[in-house]
Amino acid sequence: MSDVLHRKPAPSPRPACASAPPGGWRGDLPPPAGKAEPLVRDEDDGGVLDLVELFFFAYRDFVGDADRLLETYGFGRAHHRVLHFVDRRPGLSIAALLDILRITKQSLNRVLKQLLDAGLVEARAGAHDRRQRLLYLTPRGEALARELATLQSERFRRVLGDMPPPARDAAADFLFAMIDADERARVHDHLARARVRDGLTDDAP
Amino acid sequence: MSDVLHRKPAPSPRPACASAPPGGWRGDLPPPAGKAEPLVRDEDDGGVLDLVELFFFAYRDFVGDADRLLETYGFGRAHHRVLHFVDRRPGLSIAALLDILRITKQSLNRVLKQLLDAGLVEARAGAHDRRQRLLYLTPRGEALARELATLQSERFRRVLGDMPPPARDAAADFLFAMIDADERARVHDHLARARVRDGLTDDAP
DNA sequence: GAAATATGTCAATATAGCTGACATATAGCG
DNA sequence: CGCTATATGTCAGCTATATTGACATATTTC
Repeated sequence: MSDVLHRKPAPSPRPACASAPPGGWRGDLPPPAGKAEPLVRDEDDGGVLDLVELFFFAYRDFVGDADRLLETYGFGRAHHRVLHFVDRRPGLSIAALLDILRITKQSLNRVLKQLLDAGLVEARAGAHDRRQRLLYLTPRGEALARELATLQSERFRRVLGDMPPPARDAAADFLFAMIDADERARVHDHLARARVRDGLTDDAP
Repeated sequence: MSDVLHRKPAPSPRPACASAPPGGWRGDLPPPAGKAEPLVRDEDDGGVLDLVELFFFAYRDFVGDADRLLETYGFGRAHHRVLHFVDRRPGLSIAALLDILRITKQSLNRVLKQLLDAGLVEARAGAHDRRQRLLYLTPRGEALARELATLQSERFRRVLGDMPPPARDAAADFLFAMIDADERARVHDHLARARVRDGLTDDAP
């Protein structure tokens, strides 16, 4: 079994605990009700539930880095997402962004207006279709987007030990498989469009 | 490189797109400003940024399942988290739960009160320390918690092909490593306490 | 008995999302 | 050309989740 799940708390049986009284998270457990004994309650859900929780904690910390930085700018997660995706795909249309974020245009507009006002994002009318407002980051927007991206990229780099291709692939495959089956094609498409910008095409390596 | 990232859109180059006009997410790209040429803008951030986005999409869909079910009960994510952690560690104290969730007691109380009123959660005074209110799920609470857990467990099972130990371990190790270093001991401790309930101890396999 | 702890509660505020309704500009088509 | 569809913006109001700060109560601990 995995080290994560079975290694005893190691040298320091009691983790250094910042805000709580000695003892990590507080104890509990003594079964109270008139219940028989729910040991081994549900088949083998236990092991998989660990993964469920690890995913929860991992994501919380993953976005936490960026959250802290954004706070200093007076922005939130919603702003981050816009910055991120416009950075990844400059010239993104409003509709495309809404498709990615899966929020309503009203929700997007509040956030987007703040970013436009702050001079981090620019909107230009589309060349072919002048109804469209295509989004681009300003230099200042790019700076912030890159700072945020660096924070999150570094976490991945640390975890996958500077990313030997096999490790990177395994993580990518795992995360990709966690996406809804009927969403994967769209995500794939999105990544392809983003990759083009970085000069990493299938055809031209 | 990973299939996820490099395989061409396969048989159907254009994914079936539900709510958007033909073409998956809309196109964009033609660089507009007087910028020189930002091709290959930042070192090799591209590949890692894919992971960042995959994590975002994966988590979104991961919680989406539960969100939809909760809606039918008139509850939200906050309720889910309480149900989940109380299910995992019956007899959890308020302070312990706050430590896990990292929210304020005021936030918790709104949600918790609704769950108590709905008869999904019960609070009993602690045996040793009667100031504590130890939390337990009622049978109905357990039923909902298990229904939610099943949804999310099944996604993991699907992804890791019914979990051969090595695959499960790899995923667990990856997710665990994504957690803040100074949080890992606490998470480890939490998992240990949760596992005890399932009768899966280090000493007694 | 005093101080610390565990918890609850009132009030105000912020963020991020939602629905519904309506306005405007442009594209595309017959 | 005019009609219709599309892309977007906007007003108004509502919800869920979180925050801070202040204060109340019960119980434990020293």
